[in-house]
Amino acid sequence: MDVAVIEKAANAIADRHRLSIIMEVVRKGKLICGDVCDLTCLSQPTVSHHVKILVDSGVLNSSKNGRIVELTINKEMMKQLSMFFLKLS
Amino acid sequence: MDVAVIEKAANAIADRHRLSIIMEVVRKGKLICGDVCDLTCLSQPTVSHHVKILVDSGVLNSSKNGRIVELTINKEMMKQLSMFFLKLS
DNA sequence: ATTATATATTCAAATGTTTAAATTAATGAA
DNA sequence: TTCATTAATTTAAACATTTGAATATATAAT
Repeated sequence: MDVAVIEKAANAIADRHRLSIIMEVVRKGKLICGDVCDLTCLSQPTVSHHVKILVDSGVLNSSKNGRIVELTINKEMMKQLSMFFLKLS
Repeated sequence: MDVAVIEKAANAIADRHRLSIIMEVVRKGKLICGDVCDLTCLSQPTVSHHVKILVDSGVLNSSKNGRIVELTINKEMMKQLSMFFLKLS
């Protein structure tokens, strides 16, 4: 496990809005970008920026269905994070 | 588990220098602030700043022995983080 | 083709973080 | 008490992030 991966994931998680996106994705199973605007009360460009950070870091997966981008949790990344912190405990 | 705690811990971890402090603390069992200057090649005030973030977030424990501040990992926090990400996976 | 919808990009302002020089505070040793 | 050592604080500069208005791109529907 590369610490650079952990650093990037931690950075993605270390934001109030991004963390609520993550929690809602997990709660609902999936989420589309449009719903994130309502969820966070942020503008569409700002949401797009935060979603990019979450996807680029590997925390969320995205798949495009026509115009719609669907977000899901990257379970493998969550497992890696869980294991990383378990080893530190 | 409060997400604000996770957010603050993630923020503390989301930095190259702070992450190497964490890894070294775990590797050695404990570390004093002075050693962190050598480890990170950062100035003493900068190290003090980073250590403060790590301790305030609950990622590291600190205890003062005379002039010397000893840093150890907060195992309870590591367990909480591990559990949090396990639940998201 | 035209229009509507969903997301991405560019840009600039506001805000926040990182950094070290200078200084201060606290403790220990001579 | 005086001097040396370890860490914390203050301050300002450099740098990075967050934000939304404006715009562009991509796809769907009519």
